[in-house]
Amino acid sequence: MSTASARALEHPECGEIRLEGVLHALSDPMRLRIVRFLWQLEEDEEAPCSAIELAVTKSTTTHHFRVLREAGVINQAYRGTAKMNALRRRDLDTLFPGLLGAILAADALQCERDG
Amino acid sequence: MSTASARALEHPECGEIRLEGVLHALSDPMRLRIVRFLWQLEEDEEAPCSAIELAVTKSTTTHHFRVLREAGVINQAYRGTAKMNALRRRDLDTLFPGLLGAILAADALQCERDG
DNA sequence: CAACTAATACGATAGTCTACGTACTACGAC
DNA sequence: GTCGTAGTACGTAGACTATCGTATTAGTTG
Repeated sequence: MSTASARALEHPECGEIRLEGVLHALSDPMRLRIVRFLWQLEEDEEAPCSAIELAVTKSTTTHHFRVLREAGVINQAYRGTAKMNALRRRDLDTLFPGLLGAILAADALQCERDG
Repeated sequence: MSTASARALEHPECGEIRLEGVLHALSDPMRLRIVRFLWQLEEDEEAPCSAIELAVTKSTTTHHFRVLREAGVINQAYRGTAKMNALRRRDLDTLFPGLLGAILAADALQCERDG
């Protein structure tokens, strides 16, 4: 069997993405931070899990990335030894126009206030 | 002691409302439904808990309304034997401009798709 | 006061969530 | 093949969640 297919990752199709799931995925500070990081990258730009500093262990990090992927918020793919992550901007903006932007704008405002 | 003050309800001040908390409150289908209902009322219009049909017991309903109130999403006040609920539109729109609208627009789209 | 209604409080339960540590796998470089 | 790096799997502990049923409180109406 091919090594690539053995490491395939399950992603929800657009039709399977639920608003409640997206909101739940984004309702955790750590995951919101991950999304904030990915958001400020260029469209379609990817980052490995290790690019974001989170004050938790690797297994916890894996967990949060998985929650985001299963909610349909991010896309994950193996690239050699790394696992690259990217926001599913186009999918989300098609399903829920303006939603991600509004949430991240709100997040930016809150971060400012928190100083 | 006065009967009115004995039935006072705790609400977070604007400065205490957290984006994560709001998103979490809205990440439950039942609570999203409550907010959808309140959203289509006039500005500042109130509705009793019983105005919204939820397929759960009263105590569960109480729980969900409380989660919304504690997250800062709704305002609750006693009016005689009823407890009236209203969206905190102005507060939320000041804190997070456009957020509530974007989420409810997304919800409306999803409801349409679900048929 | 008694009866009725709207909603809360309490206590229980089953399930989920976050976090951890340890052991493991996949890949690339040597 | 061996080593290092990146990330997964698994099991677990502790906190929180959703739900229920029952008992209770506050207010209205008779």
